[in-house]
Order: sequence, then C-alpha cells, then structure tokens
Amino acid sequence: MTELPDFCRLDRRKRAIIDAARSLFAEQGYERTTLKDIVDRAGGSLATVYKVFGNKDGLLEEVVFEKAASADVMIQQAFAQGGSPSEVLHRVGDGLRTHFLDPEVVALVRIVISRSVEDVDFARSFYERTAQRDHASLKTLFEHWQASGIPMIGTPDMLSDMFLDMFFSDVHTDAISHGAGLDHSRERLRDRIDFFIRGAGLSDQPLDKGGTPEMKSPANSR
Amino acid sequence: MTELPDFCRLDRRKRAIIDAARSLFAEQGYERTTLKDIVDRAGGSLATVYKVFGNKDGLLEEVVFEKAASADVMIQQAFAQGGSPSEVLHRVGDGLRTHFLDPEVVALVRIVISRSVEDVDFARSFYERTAQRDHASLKTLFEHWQASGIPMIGTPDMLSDMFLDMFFSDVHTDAISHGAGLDHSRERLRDRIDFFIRGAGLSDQPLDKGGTPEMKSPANSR
DNA sequence: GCGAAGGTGTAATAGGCATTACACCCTTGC
DNA sequence: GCAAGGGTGTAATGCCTATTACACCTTCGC
Repeated sequence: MTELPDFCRLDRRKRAIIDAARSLFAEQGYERTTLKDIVDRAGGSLATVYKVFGNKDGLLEEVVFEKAASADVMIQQAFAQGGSPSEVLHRVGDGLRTHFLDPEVVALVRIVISRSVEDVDFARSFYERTAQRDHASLKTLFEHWQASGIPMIGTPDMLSDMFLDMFFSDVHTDAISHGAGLDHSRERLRDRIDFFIRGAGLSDQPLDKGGTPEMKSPANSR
Repeated sequence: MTELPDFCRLDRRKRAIIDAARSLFAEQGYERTTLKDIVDRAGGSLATVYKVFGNKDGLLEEVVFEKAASADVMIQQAFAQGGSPSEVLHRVGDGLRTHFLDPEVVALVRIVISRSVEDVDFARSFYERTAQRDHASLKTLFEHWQASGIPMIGTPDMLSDMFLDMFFSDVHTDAISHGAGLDHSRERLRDRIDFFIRGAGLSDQPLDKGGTPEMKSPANSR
C-alpha cells in the first residue's frame, strides 16, 4: 500500500503539467502548442502526460475546467454584505471586472470559442459552468429584491442578462482586439453600472425616506 | 489584349473558391478545413487557389474581409428615415439583430477570435473594420441628437458603447454555446432597447408636442 | 482549325506533431 | 542495500496537409 507517496509524486507532476499547459495555451493557443512545448516547460516526460491525461484533449479539459470558475460565490457575498441594489450591483460589477480582466481568462475563452466548432459539447459545458451559472446567481438577486417589494422594470431574467452583457461584450472585444479598443477603468465601469441602474428603474429607492428623490446631477455627461 | 475573357474566367473561379471556402470555414473552422475540401466543393484546381490567393492565409483574408461589412450604412439609413431617438434606435437594433443573427457571421467571428492569437494584426484589422466602425457611426447619431438639444445621460461615446454591447454579447454567447442559450426574439430585443433608452435618459421626448407623452405600457414586466 | 495563354489534375515533397514503444534510472518501503 | 514500480528520455511510427512541380487539356481571339 504505497499510495500516499505515489499519489504525491504524480500529483506534483500533474500540477506542473497543468500550469505549464495553461500558460502556454494562453500564450500561443491550443493548436499551436505542442506537447513537447509543455513537457519542456513543465519538466518531466511526455509519457507522463499520456499516463495522466490520456491525450492532448484530456489535458485541455483539465486546464479549462480548473480555471473556469463561476463568479457565483462572489455574487452571493456581494449580496450578503447588504446595501441598496445600487450598492450591491456596484460591488458585483467590481468583482466581475476583476475576474474578466485576467488575461488568462480571456485566452481560455478564445480557446473555448475556437474549439466550439469541433466540440460543441465541450463549449456548451463551459458555457453552463460559467455564464449560465453567473446568470442564475444574479437572477436570484433580482428575485430577492423583487420579492421584498423593490420596484424594478423588467424581469429578473432579463435584468440579469443585461447586466452580464456589459462584461461579456468586453471579454469579446478583448478576445478580438487584444485590448486595443478597450478602457477598463473603474470610472467607465461606474458609469456603465449607473446606466444599468437607471435602465432597470432601480435608481436609489431610499429605503430610509430621508433624502430627496435622487436629484439627477448633470455631472454624468462626462 | 485578351484581358476581358481571362479576367472573367479567373473571376468566376475566384468567386466559386471564396464561396466554397466561406461555407466550409463556417462549418468546420479554418484549421480543420483543408484546401482539398475547398477545391472539391468549388471545382477547379488546387493550383488555381495558389495562383489567385497565394496561400491558405490569403484565402482566409479574402473570405473574412468580404463578409466583414460594417453596419454603418444601415445605421445612417435608419437615422435618415427620421423619428425620435427611440424610433431610430429600435430600427438600428432590428438591423443589427438581423446582421448578427447570420450564422456565417458568428462562424467568422469564431475564426477571427481563434486566429487573433497568432495574428494580432489580422484580428485588429477586423475589429477596426467592423465593431469600431459601427461604434463611430452610432456615436455620430448621438452627437447629432445632443447637438439638436435632446437631453441624454452619458457621452455619445459611452452610449454607443453600451448600445453595441447588447449585440456583441449575444454574438459572443452564440459563438460559445451555438445558440443553445439564447432567445433572439423580436420581443426580447424590444425590451432590451427600451431598457437602453431608459438608461440613456432618452425616454420619448415628444418633439411634436401634440400627442400624449408616450404612455409607457406596463407590458414591460413580461 | 490554330496557337498560345491560362486552367486542371495529379503526384511528389516536406515538415510538423500526436501518439506509441521501449529501455533506463531513481525513488521508496523493507 | 535491494528489489520493484513508477517516472523519464528518446526514438520511431504514422498520419495529415500545406505547398510545389509538371504534364495535359480548354478556351478564345484570329
């Protein structure tokens, strides 16, 4: 029963291979990266790659699904911290921005998209574990607010869609233009989320009825 | 001087090859499509492909940039037809929806994204001729309205960005999920554009002060 | 009909890379 | 120390496909 040592050793190998593969895939794309490249960077041996992952596709799956975490936990937390819809949405937006700003995430999205032709199931599975899950989490938020009597225009489903669109479109643009066309500043994000909040009819409903009904400042036209 | 006949003949060949290549690239992706596939479908000969396009990459460029038309003309027309911002934007939205619903457009976007790693210039050039041009056209619209005294919240630049995001994000989702996750109905589009109009503070400013100020039907909360 | 310009078809070249096979070395538990 | 099992390194296999070369056939103006 020499399980533990073997496991550890193999495990270290596995880690090194996955890390090397992820960075190489991100740099060069999947097709252009040869297994030799990966072995050269990770150390170890080609034979090990086949022993652990079966083949190149198997390795890709491990790499992608390890990194393809949904942001749902972050969304729950942002909600749990409390505050008005506006405050929560700004927090969520910050979290999503950080997540999608990661160049490795963009690179993986590129790979998934290019493989989505040959392997629809793979891509769809990625979609379900990321975008669809984010959507569901966000939808829950709007449902909560709706249930607690906060007025909004549009269904939770539609609002969640629109909110995420702001981020997917940025990832999309980044994937094509390699960041040439995009300003990822915090100010831009703030403006966009404020825009969303107006569209959703969520402009601060003062739960405390102390303040004025939100005098729209003309400062928005930057 | 036998220019015309030669030209015509070559031209017919060229057309057939581009058409075959475009449909095959859309079906299978660029890497998976061999020049043999293309010649088999187009008829003619491999040698002709090399004579006309130089190599496989040259063929791809022709295919992509022929199809990658900007929607700017459509945007100008939608504006020229007149009407309130709301009316114009709904028209533009319809046009963009039609454009981006074309599966071949989505397929080409997939290809451009996957090649954007190895050939940044190619992808960027695509971006400039499509998204960036659409953005510029749309921005002009908002500038016109702004100049003519119609109040709006946000800069023309930002508004144009936000408007296009609704479509880019759909293309992005389609590219990954192959349409599994998306409803492209006209109703959804209408709701989204109404959302945008609220966010932009453009909710019908009656230029003609005859009618009622556009009674917003509560049908929005579908 | 004829000759030439230009397409066509096919076979050869060449290189790349996933995948497999195999002999060697090193760690590990006794 | 030592035997065994599991990693390692490398070479071989095999397939695929871009690209080239070349001999043949069509078309078109005359």
